[in-house]
Amino acid sequence: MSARRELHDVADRLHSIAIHLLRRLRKVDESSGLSGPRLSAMSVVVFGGPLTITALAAAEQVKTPTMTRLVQALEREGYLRRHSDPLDARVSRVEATPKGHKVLMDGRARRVKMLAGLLEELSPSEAKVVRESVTLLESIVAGRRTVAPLE
Amino acid sequence: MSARRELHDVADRLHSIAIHLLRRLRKVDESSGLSGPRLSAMSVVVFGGPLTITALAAAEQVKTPTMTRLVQALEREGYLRRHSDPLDARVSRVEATPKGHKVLMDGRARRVKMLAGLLEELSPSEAKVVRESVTLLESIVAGRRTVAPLE
DNA sequence: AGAAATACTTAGCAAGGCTAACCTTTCTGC
DNA sequence: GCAGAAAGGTTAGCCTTGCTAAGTATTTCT
Repeated sequence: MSARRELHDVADRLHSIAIHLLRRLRKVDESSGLSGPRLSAMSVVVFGGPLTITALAAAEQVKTPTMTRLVQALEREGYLRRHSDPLDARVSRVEATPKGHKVLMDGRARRVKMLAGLLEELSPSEAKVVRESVTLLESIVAGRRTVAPLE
Repeated sequence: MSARRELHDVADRLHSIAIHLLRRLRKVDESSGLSGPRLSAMSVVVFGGPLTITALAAAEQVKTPTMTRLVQALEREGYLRRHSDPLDARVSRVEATPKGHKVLMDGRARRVKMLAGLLEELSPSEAKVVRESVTLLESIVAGRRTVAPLE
């Protein structure tokens, strides 16, 4: 098999893995009581500190009206709260409440637990291979390298 | 770091990778002209042969009314067609048209190309590590290997 | 001071998820 | 062989989450 063809094959299978993985994760997320978009937004707020609606929308790759509504819902349910910026009355900063912090951590723990359960099926040497490749994948997927060809 | 802790760490990062990967894939899918749910349903129809609405709904893990609507839209746009079963007048079998087949294959090629583009950044030895781990991940994530890849 | 830019909200639309309720058709048990 | 249950689909109607367009309030720039 040519190197070119081999790459294509790996990409194909990686694609399949990602899809199956995400399906499983979605199922786990359901038990948190928060929808995907809400959980995801909460995650940014919890780990990204207090931030504005606009910044949050950008981080989540949605438009501001969408984020306004998400934040309103999450605020209504007590997962986060807002306080206006004393220096700029236009912006409102969003921050997680203890309840919001907890729901996110619990959900995250569930997801990680599920994945860890799957990884437990590997032998120590296999686990080592996966660990190494995770580092590599991390760098190319999350990294700021040039985005896809896609013409 | 304990083996237990290490496992947790890898799971956590794998989770993050899956999310980032999904986001990128969604972007690529947009250019096919079909939304995620429609593309996904098309994939099942193309690879799973003619099948009923109920079976399709089950494969896609949605309820039948949802699938009815998706199929109606896809039929309206010429990506698939239905013909009633001569043996059971209740069911209607769904099948991809050539146009539907093509749009799916093109979309699939785009996704794989995007992933392959990312993987190209790896050195040959790194690629080898990833390739090996893909095989491992595949076996633990996909579980039953009966269903077609790429749903 | 007045114009432009920024931060956010409101209003209204579409897609895609759901449940409940409804046909039709098929199967089952008597 | 027929009444009623079960199964396959559809329709109706609700909710969430995306979007754009348009509006308000505040800040910044000239």
